[in-house]
Amino acid sequence: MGRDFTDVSMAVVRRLPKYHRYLKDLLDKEVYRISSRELSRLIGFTASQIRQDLNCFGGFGQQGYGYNVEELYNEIGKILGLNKIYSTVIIGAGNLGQAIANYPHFVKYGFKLYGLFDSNPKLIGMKIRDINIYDVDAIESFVEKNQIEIGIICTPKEVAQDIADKLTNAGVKGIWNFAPLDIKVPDDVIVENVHLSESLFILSYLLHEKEALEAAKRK
Amino acid sequence: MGRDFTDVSMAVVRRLPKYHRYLKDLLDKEVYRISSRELSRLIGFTASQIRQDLNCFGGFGQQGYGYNVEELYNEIGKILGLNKIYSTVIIGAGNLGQAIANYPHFVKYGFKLYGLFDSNPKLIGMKIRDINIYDVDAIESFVEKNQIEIGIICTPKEVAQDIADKLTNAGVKGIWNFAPLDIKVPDDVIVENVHLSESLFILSYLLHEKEALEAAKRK
DNA sequence: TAGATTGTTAATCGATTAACAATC
DNA sequence: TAGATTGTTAATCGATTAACAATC
Repeated sequence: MGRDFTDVSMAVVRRLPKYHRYLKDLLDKEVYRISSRELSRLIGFTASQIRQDLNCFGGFGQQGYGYNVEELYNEIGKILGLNKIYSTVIIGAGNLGQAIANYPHFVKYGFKLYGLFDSNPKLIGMKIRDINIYDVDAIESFVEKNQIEIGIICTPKEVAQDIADKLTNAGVKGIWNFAPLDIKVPDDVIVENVHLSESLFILSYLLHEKEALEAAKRK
Repeated sequence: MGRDFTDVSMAVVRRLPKYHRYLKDLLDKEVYRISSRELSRLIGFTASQIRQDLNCFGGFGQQGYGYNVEELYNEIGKILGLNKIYSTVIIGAGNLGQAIANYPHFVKYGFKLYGLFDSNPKLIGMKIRDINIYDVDAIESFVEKNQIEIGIICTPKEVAQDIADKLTNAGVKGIWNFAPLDIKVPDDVIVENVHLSESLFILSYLLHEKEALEAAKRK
């Protein structure tokens, strides 16, 4: 059980969550059947790409009919590993750490938060959604004892690599990193980055470019 | 002035912030000169790709020498529009909105925050870094009066499209969207999304896939 | 000058799109 | 059965990598 999709390209994988989201929206609207053509109109990928993408994981559709929305939603959820529960900790209990702890999607899709960690004495001992904020020095023993699988780094840049080292030493399998740097980890640990500033800079680039274009046109 | 880079592919553009970040690190370490080969080793792109990317915007290097780190850093900053000041507002003054308001990179690279907006009476009237939290009903007039260019959406999914409509009606040129949906805006407005759950789901996928692979190997 | 390294063209690789036979 | 739409192969497009002449 659990097929091996190692041959699927990351380009395809990065589109999966979007399919999952749109299928959920359709279900909420009580749409139970959809063709690649209709889905294409909603989601903005070509119908051809949608069929190619889905076929990487199996034949979920039916000729002449299309796709069963509920089935496809559930299958993609399984492929994404959302049927499992992952044990997590958040390091850095400031605004960002708290935002994630309270993020509805985070709670809803099987990510169980066991604790938050911070170095600020004012935060240590507090609770977020009934979950304790512990002293950051306790990370390693806590992760080992509770068999934490995912560490979420919401600390400043300066301490992020040190935290990553502690997390991987203690046995986490994956890191969700919000600090603006590329952390180094052993080969068997998976890192997924959210680089907020990169996203912001791209917005800045596009705005700046558009202005330049309009200025050029005005002449 | 301000050259036209419309022919540059988004694949290249999305790498620019990473160059910018690594060049900053080099400058901080007082490295003033670097070849594409050395940069390749640090950043993980091929040397060939680095030279191709940079040449989309001009010949910043010098044969036999490499690139001047400071010059290249400044040039990429300009290309990204970081030499300008953008006027911004944040809608949704919860943890996420506050996290962004306090994000060092945000403040440092020319994004000036004029106000936060929320519907929660407990938050309205408070201040974050000396910046007021206003009633969300005041958005449109505030954006018009202060000529706000960027709106940052940190609200729940349910109200995000409505907020986006108000922002674009009032004249913002770009939206940085953190709500987990694809908002619809007029053609001339630029949207950059940060879909946290998509990032998290990809981490989940990769962990799940790795487990399946290891389980298969054990047999 | 000799060595190093860019800028740039050409070759390769991978991802997207088009087309259509299979089939519900 | 006829119509619709998938699954899948083949064609196209774009992005990455390799190679090397230009030149500092």
